[in-house]
Amino acid sequence: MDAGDNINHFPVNLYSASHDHKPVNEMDFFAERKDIDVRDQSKFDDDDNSHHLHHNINTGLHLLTRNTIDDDQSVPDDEMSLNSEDKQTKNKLADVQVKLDKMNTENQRLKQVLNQVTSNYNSLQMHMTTMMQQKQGENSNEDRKPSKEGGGNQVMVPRPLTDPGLDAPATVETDENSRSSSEGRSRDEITRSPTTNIGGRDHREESQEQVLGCSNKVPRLNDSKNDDNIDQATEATIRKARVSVRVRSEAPMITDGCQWRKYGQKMAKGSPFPRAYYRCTMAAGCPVRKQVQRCAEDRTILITTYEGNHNHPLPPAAMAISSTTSSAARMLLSGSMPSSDGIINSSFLARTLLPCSSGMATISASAPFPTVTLDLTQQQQMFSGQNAALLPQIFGQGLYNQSKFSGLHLSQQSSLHHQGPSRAALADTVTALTNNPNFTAALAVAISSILGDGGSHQNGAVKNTTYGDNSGSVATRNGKDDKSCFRGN
DNA sequence: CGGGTTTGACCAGCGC
DNA sequence: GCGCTGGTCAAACCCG
Repeated sequence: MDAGDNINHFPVNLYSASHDHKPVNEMDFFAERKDIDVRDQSKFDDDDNSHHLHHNINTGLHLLTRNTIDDDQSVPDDEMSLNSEDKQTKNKLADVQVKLDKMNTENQRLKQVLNQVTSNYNSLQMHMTTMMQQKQGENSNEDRKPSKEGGGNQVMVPRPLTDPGLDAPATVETDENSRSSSEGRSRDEITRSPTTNIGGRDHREESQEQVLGCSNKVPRLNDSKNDDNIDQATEATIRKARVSVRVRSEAPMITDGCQWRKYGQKMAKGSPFPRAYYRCTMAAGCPVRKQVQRCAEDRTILITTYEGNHNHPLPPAAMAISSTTSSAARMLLSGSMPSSDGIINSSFLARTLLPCSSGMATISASAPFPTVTLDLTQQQQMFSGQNAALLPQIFGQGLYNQSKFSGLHLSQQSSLHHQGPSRAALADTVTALTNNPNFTAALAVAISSILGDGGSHQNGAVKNTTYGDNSGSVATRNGKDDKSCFRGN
């Protein structure tokens, strides 16, 4: 399933701007505006959104006016009442006219919002395309350079988190002698017999990785099978791309709907807190892994990094996560490349696509793997400052709702907080945005992460992990390898 | 007893 | 070549 498919079925919840914070879903919200037919989502799926909206508004007003007149016909027709009713009818018509004017005005504003978003998105795409072309140009130049070892012409991509498939051609070589890389492959290939399935890795996984083109080497661009190789490289990059989510949580791990098994823990450089390694156990051989680590600067921030694509059906809550890596990778591939400092702050992207998310996403191409980082700590603060009790509702209520509506959760609180567009404009903007699978994927992670925040009270599949941040639990370095120096209390 | 966790050890990549 | 670091393995251990 394509990432966009998952995300596009992400349920929608909008919140009323009323002060009672009564939650209303998008359907209800638009139902209030009876003139707008929101049940036909296709009307919001294309670039003619504003046109359809305009049409619906006018149609609704027409019906409203007609109904008003129909109602009037049931009134007794004596002279006095007629005059009175005429006045009432005139008043109603005047009201309708006012409403019409308001709606037309709002419609115009919606159009402007839509146009702005579309324009920004297009410009962003052009920008990314241009940069990607530059990047490809640089890569093709580098690819022609002989390898540092003097071996074959290998094009290296960042070392994958998981090993390449056993049978997959890990290296595309032009020289028979250039085998240093292949020979240097991990002992996993030697020790990982078909019967060795501890940790959920078996030949099925290897086969899957092979099918997915998960070699850690990217074929040369000037290869005769260039297109296929590019596709493989793309797939490999997609598979290796990571999505990192920063959330403020005291819970040892966020609950994301998947089942995880811890397979390792070690100290990471520069952080007093250990990094825990998990792999998905919802299906045998599922290649998805995640790393959980506390932020060195702020121990209340939990950093969860996902990598890989699930090979099995997922519960709704996990759907967003599952599709995020590939979507994130596609987002990266569609425009990311190392900048001068190696980091592209995609606040521009975020601002372009959703004003409320400004500064939330960061795309890093300098990391070993392309990584999309979503910093939700500020969003959490924002919500907690306004109405913390709403948070789980905002992000959680619709997650299991198999509404046919696609889109993303968006809190009216946030729009108010940011003095953003009205809820109508937001709703339209959201609808437009949700048609962008890349963005929705990134946001889906954010949403799912927040949903899972406070996992201590949710049904996390992984039991509480003892973290080094517990007082007195920090073990000392011992042995020749100091990587796993944390013991349970 | 089965499944998950812990943790010392091993390996690969990378920089110097 | 060596040391550092990240990622993973797998035996021992824990727990329901």
